[in-house]
Amino acid sequence: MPELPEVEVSRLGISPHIEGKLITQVRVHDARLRWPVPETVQRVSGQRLEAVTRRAKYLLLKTAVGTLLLHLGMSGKLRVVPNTTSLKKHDHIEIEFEDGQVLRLNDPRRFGALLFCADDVSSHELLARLGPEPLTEAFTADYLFAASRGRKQAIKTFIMDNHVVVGVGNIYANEALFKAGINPKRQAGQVSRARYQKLVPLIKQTLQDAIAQGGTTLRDFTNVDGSPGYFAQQLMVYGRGGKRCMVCQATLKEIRLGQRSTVYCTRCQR
DNA sequence: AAAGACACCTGTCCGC
DNA sequence: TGCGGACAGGTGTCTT
Repeated sequence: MPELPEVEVSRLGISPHIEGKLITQVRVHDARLRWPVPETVQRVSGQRLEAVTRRAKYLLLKTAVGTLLLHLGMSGKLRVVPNTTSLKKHDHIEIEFEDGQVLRLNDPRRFGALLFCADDVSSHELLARLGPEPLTEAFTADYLFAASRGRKQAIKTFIMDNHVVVGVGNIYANEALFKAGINPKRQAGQVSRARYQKLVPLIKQTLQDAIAQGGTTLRDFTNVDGSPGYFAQQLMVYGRGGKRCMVCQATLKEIRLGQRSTVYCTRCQR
């Protein structure tokens, strides 16, 4: 479900309801996520939620005693509801606040995660080696060009590598490469500086547009308030294999790169 | 070190 | 209508 825009939309959706509030209880209904939810998550009970931030696709819920790391995996969804709302299938976690509102994590496929970190969260093993945030000034064409030198992997898998840059998932990698006119199979190390100068702003723009549209709704993604995201209407290639290119009318090609479905226009993308 | 395959799950959709 | 198989937004881990 979530790429960076969907995670950010989720963050923006939940934070006004829970930031600054006292956590009264953490209820673990089903600890079977990507890793078993540890007992240490209980340490935030009685703590004030100081901030809800994001690093890559991890949501960070900060308290004075430590930080919860929350990942949505492929199918995780967050909602804030009154504690009288009945539980649904695959509701794994509830974090209850002083005003009776509850943050619920629902995750059918269980690739999501909830962990607790008592120390500096940025040096947590899951976060320490991540690349820059795509929407910050640290992510530049010069950086990406330099990082790509000598790399033989396809540019699509390269920009989806979290050690290179975080938050570019399968949808937006397909979309950004289409807009930049770059063939996703092209070796990262043989893409010119000029083309990275085109690509990097398009990655940023694609992600920002998707956030502004409330994310991409495919299948079942909805935002925290239950509304869908509208970015799906703007997808140029993702999910459109075999259909016409919206620019040149050629038939879009669908292949697999790194076991991920990859759609591109053989005429527009070289 | 880098690149690729695999694993972890459930739900949905498609073809027969 | 049922059944098998393929596929789905991610990413840590293992194997080449």
